[in-house]
Parts: sequence; structure tokens; C-alpha cells
Amino acid sequence: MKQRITLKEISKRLNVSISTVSKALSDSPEISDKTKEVIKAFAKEHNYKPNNIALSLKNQKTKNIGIIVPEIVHHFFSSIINGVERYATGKGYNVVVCLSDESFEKEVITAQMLANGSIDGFILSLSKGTQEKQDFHHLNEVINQGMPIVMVDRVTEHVACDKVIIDDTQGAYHAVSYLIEKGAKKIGLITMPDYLSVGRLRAQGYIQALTNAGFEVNPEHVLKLEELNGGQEEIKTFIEKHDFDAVFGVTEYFAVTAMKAAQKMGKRIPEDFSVIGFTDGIISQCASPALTTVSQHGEDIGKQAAMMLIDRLENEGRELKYNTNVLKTTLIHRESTK
Amino acid sequence: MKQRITLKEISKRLNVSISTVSKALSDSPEISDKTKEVIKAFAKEHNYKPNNIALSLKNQKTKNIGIIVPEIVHHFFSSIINGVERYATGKGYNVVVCLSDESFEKEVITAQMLANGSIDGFILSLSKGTQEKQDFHHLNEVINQGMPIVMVDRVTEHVACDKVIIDDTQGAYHAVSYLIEKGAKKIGLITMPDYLSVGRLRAQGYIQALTNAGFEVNPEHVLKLEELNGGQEEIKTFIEKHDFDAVFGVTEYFAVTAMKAAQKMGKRIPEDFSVIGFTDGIISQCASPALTTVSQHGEDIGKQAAMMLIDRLENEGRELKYNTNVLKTTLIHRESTK
DNA sequence: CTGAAAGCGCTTACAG
DNA sequence: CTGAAAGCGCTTACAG
Repeated sequence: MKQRITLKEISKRLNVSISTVSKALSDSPEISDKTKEVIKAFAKEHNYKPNNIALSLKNQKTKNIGIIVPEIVHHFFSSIINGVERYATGKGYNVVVCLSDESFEKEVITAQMLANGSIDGFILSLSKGTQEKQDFHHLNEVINQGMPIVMVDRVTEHVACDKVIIDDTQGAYHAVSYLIEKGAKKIGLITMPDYLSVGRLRAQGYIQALTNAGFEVNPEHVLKLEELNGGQEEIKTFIEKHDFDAVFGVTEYFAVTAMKAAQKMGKRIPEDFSVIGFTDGIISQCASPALTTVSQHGEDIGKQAAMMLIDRLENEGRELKYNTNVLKTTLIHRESTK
Repeated sequence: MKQRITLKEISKRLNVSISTVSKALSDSPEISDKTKEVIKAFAKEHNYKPNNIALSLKNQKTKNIGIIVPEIVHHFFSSIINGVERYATGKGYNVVVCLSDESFEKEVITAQMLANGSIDGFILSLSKGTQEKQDFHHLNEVINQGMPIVMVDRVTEHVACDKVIIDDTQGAYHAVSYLIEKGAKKIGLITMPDYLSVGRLRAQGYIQALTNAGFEVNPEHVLKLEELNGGQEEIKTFIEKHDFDAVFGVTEYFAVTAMKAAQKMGKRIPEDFSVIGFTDGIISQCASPALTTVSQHGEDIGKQAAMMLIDRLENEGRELKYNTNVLKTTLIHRESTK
């Protein structure tokens, strides 16, 4: 268990100064070729690697970026992280992944911890708790301390920073319009509570599509679920109670659960009952029949966010204005619609 | 955009030495109560937070751990990361997540980068490329430099370190035995190439179960797939060619793909055709019918690995022996079996 | 009770 | 061409 070798150690062993070693290894023209050669050979032989921590302290930048997501065992969020990781690694940055567990308190603690110098900036998607509480002081504080942040997907207008979102309303609008176009007359909506921005916006798209087609919007046809990974019973009752010929689910989980409920009732998909979900994840692909869904392109979102963050980090001089990048969604046609 | 305040700045503003400020903030008994009070009040007002990087350099430990996984958009691996993150955060550690993309080269680069001082140790699951190449010098090098690593799930005996695995053979054995018990006579196996440890071990379990029941093992009934997220065509052909009454898939993806192929052929699940998969992920839960599967408890694996790593980091004095922690699997009964 | 000094591992402006 | 010094932000053994 030999310790890693340092410049100091090399300088001692080679009887030169630390400065000389440092310069030689960075190939400075100040140093003679002969000295460089000796030093480089020795460094290589002993597998010298500069200590990142020391460099960070010296340079006042860590080349680390953080990302805080509500959960990680989730196709959409892990796709975002994937996009961030890929871009960041390409630019020489490491990614520190943190979870808020949908909790306001944990988000606050995590944001403060990240602000303690171990990273240069971070990306975050608001937790459920924070959106419910509408308290964003922790983020504004961090920004005030000079740390750039980029918000993705679950954002708020109460924090001034770069953002990457998708057009949730439009995505939902297209999906529901498609259902109507294919002949659906009675379309149910399964969504989240209004304080969750994406739920609210997607519900708007549903309403717009119905209105636009001259349908009436019946509040009875809308189910709002608190629990993002549960509510199977409620969905079952909802599907059984109304005689829908189509359902739009605001997550792929909602959609597939609705589809399974309809199947259990003996409905044929898509002849008797069509379904469209949101998020093109593994659930949609593996369901039988496979789900038609609105793809959010999570990896793109992550990539864009990482790009904006790193851009800002590397152009600290010129103050850029904050941007909001709105990405397009795509309707992916599969077997759950006609 | 005010910069974060440092001890130096506080000492200047309060006309005391840096040492005094440092001691006061750590509540040292050396400092008078009055001085402490003043300094603490000032620090609080200006929201002083010690710079983590400086602490890391001073303490020679970063309180960061790394994790390298082949991919992240994957239920099993994201579950492992989840388990690691939870435990590590509780212990005051940050988690740096890196991807190898199943590539040997990327794994080498990533391991070397992580060894450059930004973390205290890391957890890793071997990439496909590394297992194919059977080259582990990068890991042994890192260990030689004094950085502890813990391997999870995809491990090798050529690296001496702590490991957390599941009993793959036994998990597969139980699954296939269950199929036999329920009356299956002709059971297909969909697995990975032998150089992937988990594929090899699970295939062994399949063979043991058949042999134990007095069945003959027919190599024709075994399909080995290189592509972990593909092979739909091969699976379809395989299912169509043989008249299986059950299939055991070594991943949930293989299992669900086999099930869909059987369904398309008009087979009823589980009356005509039973399926069991491996990994209790979202795919298994959302498939229709829901998949019976061998749960690997990914989150537990992550938690155990983080525990072993942090244990080693915090007990550096006494050299602990390397351990291999073998976790039990559980067969989760759902709708794809009788 | 307070402060100057050394040190963690590095870089770089400045002397020689 | 080489090296001593200062500095990044902190802690701590040692003086006073």
C-alpha cells in the first residue's frame, strides 16, 4: 500500500526544486530538455498523477458538477443523468449525483452541501415537496453565492437561472388530439396534483385538445393522483366507472396501469380502448401491447442542461443572460393506439 | 454575485488572526467566550461555510466515493446506485457516479481519473468489455496506490478486494426448479455469453435444476445473446422453433421479450407457457401479465457495498481482510407462472 | 487567551 | 535554466 507520489517527493529524490519538477512536467520552455527528460521519466516510472484536490484549491475550480434529482430508479431521471454524464465527461467534468427523494428538506440540505465548494455548479429538478411548499430560498441563496445552477423539467419562475424544459402542454395536446383523430369520443385523463408543474401543464394540453375538437371537458373524467408510483386501486375504479374508449396518462406508469385495468375488464387494446402515456421509457416499450407515448427525450434534456452549465462555468467573465431552452416532444406510435 | 467568505476575510474584518477565527468556529476551549461569540455571529451573518476542497487537502480525505457502472438507464444498476447514495449520504459522503458504457477503455480511463484524488475509494461493476478482455490491471494498479475498491455483481477473482454478489446459480436453480415443479417439461434458457460471470452462473443453475429433476440438458434449448438490450428477432425465432412450455430468461428483458413472442404465437400465459425472469425491475412489474422473477435486491447490494467501502475508509489503521458478501435472491411469484 | 508558523499538493510571478 | 516565495483555504502544534 504505497502512497501516491507527490512533486515534493520527486524533487527530493531528484535533488531539484519543486518548482522545477512542476514546470518540467507541464513541459514549460523554461526548463532544459535534459532536466525535463529525467524528471518525466522518473514521474512516469513512479506513476505520478497530480493531486486533483490541490489543483482544485489552486485553480478555484473543481471540474465537478452536481445533479440533484427526486429519484434515480426512474427511467426519465436516469436518462437525464445519462445525458449529463456523457456530455460532462467529454468536457472533463465529473458528475456528483444526489437524490432529494422528493423531499423539500433533503433538497435543501443537499443543495447547501453541494454549495460548500466540492463542485462548480449544479443541475436540479425540483422535488415534489419543494413544489408543494413553493419555497425556493435555498436555491436563490446558492445562486447569490455565485454558484450557477440549471433547472430541468420540474422548474419554477421564482428562481432566475438557466432552464431546460419540454413543451408539456403541447405534448399532451398532440397526444389527445391524436386520440380524437382516431375516433375516440370519451377520453379519460390520469394526472398529478396541480402544484406539480408538469402535471398542470399536461392537463392543460388535454383540455385544449378537447376544447379544440368541440368536446366538453368533464371534470369527472379527470383523475388526479398524489402518489406517483401507486394508485392502482384508484385507477382501476376510475376505469371501471366510466366507459372510456381512450385514456391519456400523464406518466407511463399511469398509462400502463390504466391499460392493464382495461384489459382485466376484457377490453381489447386498441380496438375497444386506446392508451397514450408520457415518457418513452422501458415500461412503454415492454408493455403488451407496447404503449404509444409522448417521448420527452430525457437524455437530450440532460445534455442541454450540462451544456448550458459548463458554458456558463467556462465563460464566467461575460455575464450571459439566463435562457430557457424548450425542447420538442415526439409522439411515438406503438400498439396501444389505432 | 458576491464570493463566498473565507476565514482570512473574517479575520481581516474582525481584526483577529486566522487561527483565532478557525478555533472560535470549531468551538475550541482555547478561545474566550466573548471572542467566540463575536466571531460566530459574524460568520453566521455572512453565511460562512468552510471550503470543502481546502478541508480535503488538509485532511487527506475527500468524503467522496465513486461508483462506476456499465450503464445507468437500467433498473438494476440504478437501484444499486440508489442503495449506495442512501447509505453514503447518511454517513456524510457524496457519491460521484461514472459510466463505463460497457467499454473496457472507458472503464480504464474512468478508474484512473477517479484515482486522481477526488474520491477516497470507489465501487464498481465490471463492464462487458473488461470481462471479455479479462484485463484487470487498471483495478489492481489503483488498489496498489492505496485506494480501496469494492466490486459488485459483476466481479472477478483476479482482483483482490471486497465484493458484494448474489448467488446467481442458486437463484436460477430455484427458478427453474419451480418451473419443473409446476409441470414444465421443456424449458428454454435465454442467457448471455459465458464470459459474463452472471450469465455463466445462472446458466449453471438452469443445468443443475434440470439434471436434478432427471431431465436431459439439450444445448439446442439454450440461446446465448451478445446484445443485452436487443436480440428480439433471435428470441422470436428461438421461441417459434421449439415448442417450449416454459422459458427462463437471465434478465427481465429477455424474459419479457420471450413472453411477448409466445403471446404473438397465440399461447396463453401461464396456461400454455410460463416465464421467469431475473431482476425484479419495473419491466417485470408492468408487463402483462406481470412477470414472475428472481429478485436481486439491487438496493441492498448497493447498501452493502457502500457499507464495506466506508468501513474500510474509516478503519484504515487495522488492515481488514477482504470479504465477499453473498446476498440471497428471492423468487417473486406473479402472473407469468402457474 | 491570541497569534505566527508550518503544512496539505500544487502553480506561477519573480529573482538570480 | 533553476529555485525561493507566495498563495489557494484550512487546521493545529507550538510560542508568547
